[in-house]
Amino acid sequence: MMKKDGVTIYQIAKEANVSPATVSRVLTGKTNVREPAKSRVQALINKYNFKPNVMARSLYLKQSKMLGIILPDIDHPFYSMIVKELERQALEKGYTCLLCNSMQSFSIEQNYLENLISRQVDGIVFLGGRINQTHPTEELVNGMNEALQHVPMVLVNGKMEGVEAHTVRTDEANGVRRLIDLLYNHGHQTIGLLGGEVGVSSTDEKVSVFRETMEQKGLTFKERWIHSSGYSIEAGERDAMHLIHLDERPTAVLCINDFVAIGAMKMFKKFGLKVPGDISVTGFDDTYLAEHFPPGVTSVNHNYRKLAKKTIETLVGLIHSEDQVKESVIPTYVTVRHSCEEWQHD
Amino acid sequence: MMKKDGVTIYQIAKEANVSPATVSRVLTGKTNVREPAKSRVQALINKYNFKPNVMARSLYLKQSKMLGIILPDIDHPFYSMIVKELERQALEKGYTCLLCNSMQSFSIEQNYLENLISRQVDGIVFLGGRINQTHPTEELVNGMNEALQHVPMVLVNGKMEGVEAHTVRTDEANGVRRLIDLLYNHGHQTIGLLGGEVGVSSTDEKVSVFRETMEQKGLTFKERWIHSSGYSIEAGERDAMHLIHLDERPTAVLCINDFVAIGAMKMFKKFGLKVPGDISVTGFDDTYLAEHFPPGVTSVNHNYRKLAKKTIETLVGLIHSEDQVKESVIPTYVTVRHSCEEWQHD
DNA sequence: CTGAAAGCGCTTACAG
DNA sequence: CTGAAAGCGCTTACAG
Repeated sequence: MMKKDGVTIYQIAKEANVSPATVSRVLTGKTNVREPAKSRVQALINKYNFKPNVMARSLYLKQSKMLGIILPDIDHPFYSMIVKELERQALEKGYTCLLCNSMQSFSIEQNYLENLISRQVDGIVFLGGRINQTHPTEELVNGMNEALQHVPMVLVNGKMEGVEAHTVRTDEANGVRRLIDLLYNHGHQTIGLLGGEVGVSSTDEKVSVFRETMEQKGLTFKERWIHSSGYSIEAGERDAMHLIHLDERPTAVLCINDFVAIGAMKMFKKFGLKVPGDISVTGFDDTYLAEHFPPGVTSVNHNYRKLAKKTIETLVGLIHSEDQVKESVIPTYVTVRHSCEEWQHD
Repeated sequence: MMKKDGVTIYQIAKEANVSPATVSRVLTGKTNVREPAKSRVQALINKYNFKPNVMARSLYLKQSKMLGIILPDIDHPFYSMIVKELERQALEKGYTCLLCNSMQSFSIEQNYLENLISRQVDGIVFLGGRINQTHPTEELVNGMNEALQHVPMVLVNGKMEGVEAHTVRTDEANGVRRLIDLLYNHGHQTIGLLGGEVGVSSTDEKVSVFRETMEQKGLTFKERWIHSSGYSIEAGERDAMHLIHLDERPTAVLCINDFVAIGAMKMFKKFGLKVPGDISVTGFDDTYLAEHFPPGVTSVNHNYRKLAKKTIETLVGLIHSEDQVKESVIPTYVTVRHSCEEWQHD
């Protein structure tokens, strides 16, 4: 079913009165081929619209020029933005990407991991899923280590205890600190943290940095002001609702991502709380939603292009057996919008 | 660089004291292998965590079990939603997907098309880009026809004059009619159409259905109420701005997609026009944004899962050389939200 | 049931 | 510069 026609280098060779090797040479362009023959071959290639079978080539060359990308959900703007940049960078270096949505399932994730290896991808970019488990199961760790025996891999914004993989991550901790700074400078003394999932490292890290920083600044916060029921807009609504029902509320909330921020803002509005008048809100990831959702959400940008560039560079370096730094950190920055403002003390 | 270890069927065979053919047989499971040998081989496979080289297998079998997906921009929720469903359906049938973002460039699109063929994908799903050009260049048409000689292809929500490809499309025309019905029943007599791009079939079709339907219903509309400057949120802002500056405005606008609707609503709001109080707005595609962007946007849903299912079924059917209907139409439906309401005549 | 052989479509040392 | 040969890692008729 691959090629209905099934033209090969051999047909071309025969018709051009040369050897298959010669056809191959004009195809790769690495060795010179003398003129009468060269044009004859080229003409036949055009005539048949011949496309060399890259699998056969890959088999011999032991490189497929394919990269696998494993992620939880392409629907999430955070991932679609990264994927686009990864693909762009990969293409520039001659690689084609296999996209694998694990749909939040560890078993699909594992299947994809093995599938990619069987398909001989030259390297894998791994995002989300198991590499963000604060306490991954042994099975998950083993699956990863087995994969690493077969293929170079770069983990993006994640890591695993007991797995010696290269990682590229954005400085989310600093993002959190900057956000708190910003709110602090706006006069906020009480801040909450909404969204995410306990046991997921990207949440756990943000929470612990949040605690530290609040303490350092001598700001008060209550455990009840930290509430994490997920990453979706609906989660933001739920977590905001929780806050609304407390006797004492913070004057500002950090949200784990832009979706949660949006959900929270919707719920605040529903209960008559103005954002930013009554409560300031920040997001995270700086997706296009942060820009466009009224009143515009202050958010932390991951420097997507830099992140993708470093990721692909590291992976391709590993593919070429070059030494690469074990962990690269990409700076983040805060994009300020209208969802937070000065807090007027009573 | 493919496998650092490079364990093959031959090593396993030697160590298990059987022929490579026998190893292959336990791998594929199609032929029975007698017991002492079978377990020995299986044990070795586990020991080495051996993964058969699918490229080699594909080379012999002449099927790669890979599908290519070509689309303009995965960042757009419309595409990411479709891709997710396509991938799900493909996976169910044992296919892995190669994702190709053309980034709105015809030349990248063409490169990908050829790349996918070289990589021996068993089939291609084509979305957006050239198949939505109302008047594609000859070059674009030829590129498509040449590709079709090599590989089965299904076009989603598009087609090309002079290209005999199978298509699956959603009933966008009916979506437009339903939207107009809805507004009409709400008492709107004057309706505009915002967003899109002249020369792109998905726009051109909507515009012409819009004209027809308005005429049929005896509704007035002015050419100046149709304004198309793109598909982005910014385009929605621009097109709304255009409307705002006219002396006479319609009481409702259809927007080409949810992004445009969002941009338009932002701009209306900025100029003190309430949605839906002063002007009703509808979107298209029913992405999650339509649900969550206040006040909630009435939009047309493409039945994404059905669309993806039919697409993959058709493509896989073609791969198996089965006859398939040339054009499948998936019904659309309107999801009603708060962005349109009764029009109060003065 | 199982092994030896051929073949999938390429590319590259190896000799000329 | 160019051809014959070997090999990439599999799978499946073909004989036993």
